[in-house]
Amino acid sequence: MIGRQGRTGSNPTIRDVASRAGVSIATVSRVINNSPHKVHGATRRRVLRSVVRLGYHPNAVARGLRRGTSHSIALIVPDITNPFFPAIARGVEDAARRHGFAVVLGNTDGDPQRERAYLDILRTRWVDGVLFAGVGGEVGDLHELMAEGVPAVLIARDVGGGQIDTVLTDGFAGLRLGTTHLLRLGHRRIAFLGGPRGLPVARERLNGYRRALREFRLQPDHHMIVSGDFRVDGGRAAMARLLARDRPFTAVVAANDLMAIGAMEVLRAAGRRIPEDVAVVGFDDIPFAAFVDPPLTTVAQPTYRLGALAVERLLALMRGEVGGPRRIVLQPQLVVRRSCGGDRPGSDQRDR
Amino acid sequence: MIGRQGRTGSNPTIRDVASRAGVSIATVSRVINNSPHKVHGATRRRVLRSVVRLGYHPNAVARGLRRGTSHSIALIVPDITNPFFPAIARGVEDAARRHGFAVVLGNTDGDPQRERAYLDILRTRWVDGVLFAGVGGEVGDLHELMAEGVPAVLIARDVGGGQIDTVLTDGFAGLRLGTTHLLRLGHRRIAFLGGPRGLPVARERLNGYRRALREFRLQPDHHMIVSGDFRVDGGRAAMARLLARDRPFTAVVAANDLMAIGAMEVLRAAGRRIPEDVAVVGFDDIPFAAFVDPPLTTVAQPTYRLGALAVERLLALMRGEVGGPRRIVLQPQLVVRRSCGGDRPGSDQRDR
DNA sequence: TTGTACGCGTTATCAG
DNA sequence: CTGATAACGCGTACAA
Repeated sequence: MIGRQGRTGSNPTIRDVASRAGVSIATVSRVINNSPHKVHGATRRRVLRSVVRLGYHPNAVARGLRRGTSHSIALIVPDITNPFFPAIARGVEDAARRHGFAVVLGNTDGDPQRERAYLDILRTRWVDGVLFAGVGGEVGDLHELMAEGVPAVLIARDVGGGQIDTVLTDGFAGLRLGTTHLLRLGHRRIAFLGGPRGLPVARERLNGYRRALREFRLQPDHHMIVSGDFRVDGGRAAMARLLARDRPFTAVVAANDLMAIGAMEVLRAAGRRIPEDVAVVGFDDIPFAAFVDPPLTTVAQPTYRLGALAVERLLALMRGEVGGPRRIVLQPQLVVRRSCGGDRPGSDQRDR
Repeated sequence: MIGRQGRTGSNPTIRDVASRAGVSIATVSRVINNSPHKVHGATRRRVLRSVVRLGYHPNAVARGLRRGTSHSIALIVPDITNPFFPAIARGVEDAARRHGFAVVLGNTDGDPQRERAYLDILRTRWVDGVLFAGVGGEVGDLHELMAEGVPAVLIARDVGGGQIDTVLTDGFAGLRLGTTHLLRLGHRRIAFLGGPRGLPVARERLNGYRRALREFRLQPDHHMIVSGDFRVDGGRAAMARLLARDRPFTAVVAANDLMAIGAMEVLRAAGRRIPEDVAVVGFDDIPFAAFVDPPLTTVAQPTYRLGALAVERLLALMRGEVGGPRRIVLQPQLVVRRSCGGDRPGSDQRDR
């Protein structure tokens, strides 16, 4: 506890302020909270003076005990090291601070046990609400939390059911956008690197890809669709399998950036130049995608806003505003990184 | 406050547990804290039973008020979005959780005002200690904190004076290592992209570069030394200036990865191939460096350990162990990314 | 071995 | 308008 063990002595308390100002602690409390209760102007000034004199800061812990609110929220992510999450964390922290809330960070590695451990900590009243970013399929505990009336919001993760407030990016629109981009450039044989089969978000993205093709009167060819695990390794493996199938393609759209990066690696190793021979488009907004060479065209998620909006929604929930939208869907945006010559059409419409 | 506004009613308190077990709250307290105070086995079991029955979790806020410790620490970073910090944050969080501490995250953007605002929040007893990662030159507030007896540790930032506990990587050794690597490969004309002039860490790294040269009986040529700002843009600008000077060089060592990335961009734009024409070595361990193409050879900081060690030191400080080392210096390591042909000698010792 | 009662620093309620 | 005072939930001397 800051200042507690300082040899300067404990922080001044409301009592110190009161006695120094020659008033009761009740009056001091009213002043520092500018309560609606009327306080004489002169008295108020006297109080404020001794507040600054003593460098008084109300003790948040005591206040929390009394008011039943700690003015802090938790942000639970699988792994802050995963480049997708820092931007979310930043959005969350900025918004929270604007409202005077502190943010407690937790990493779960997607481990349900770790997740549960966190929930227990939170239950002991550390925080007023919880934000779960990219939490795994395990929603049992979440529902438990909801049942207890804990305000919670999911970020960038769809668990369906509509029971829990969620803020996410439209994955369907995103992949439709990316695929359409390639189609407009003239590509006709476009492969798809998808996420894990069962996952709702993966399914949704696949559907976006399919829709784009159909809008161009093309039949999705299931031989050109492989699934991975949303990670670089998965991208490598998926691309390797795709190449093994020996189906010609002039472009690839990946369900996320990390897979796109892995795929590009394998493509280059196989002697195919990017983007001259194969154009690649990813999904997600992870900052380092900008540094990848050749530049990766990406459908960017408004990651920062995702975090900020989640906080707004969470605060609304905490205020008891149950009326709001339970589901906020943001639109992604196509980002063609440094158009240094690349990404141009498969020169001509080769096949077809 | 979790559970407070739940319609399920408030969380059970120590009183509920006590009455259900037919004992006093003191006994319950002793059991759940397994205090040295003797408690009859049977009584203990009865208490524990009602604890699980009621799903009791001690209220951390009340406990904090009583004990004078919140069991949480703050991690203040300039910007969690900067890829250098997530790994630190992860190390911090893991270590903290192992000890039952929560981590409160804060971004300052290096703005002294924001920094000060945080300190005020912390002063209100949110946290038991503070970790400052990469904080700017402004140390005034820090000393103020120290004076108040707040446990604080600096991560990856040297403010000198030895007044504040610090955990950092040996930048001198790092750049000496990277430069020596190039020298061993046969390079003799090695340029240096440094950090901001005044900064202690920048100076230190420059000295490492110089030392390596001298150890090879080479005079550092100040025409080959340019300074930037530790960011990608700075790397671009610095490299542009270097090229303008028209001094031949076969290798570049950058004071950090971001600058190295910017430099490589400009080099390629200037038609120089990497690493065939110019070898590049960076300093820092930011994950995406691994994805840069061509692969960037790097002197890696043990970022995760930096965070973990800082927590250990902080906890020691909180326990009042003033005796420990005030300055922990970790050694960096040379990481030659995927040796895909590159990074080889300037073929022969061209000049000299 | 167990229980009673006080205080941690605030806020809120009720008298004055 | 101001001031006592009772909680908030817990840990711990002190008493039994």
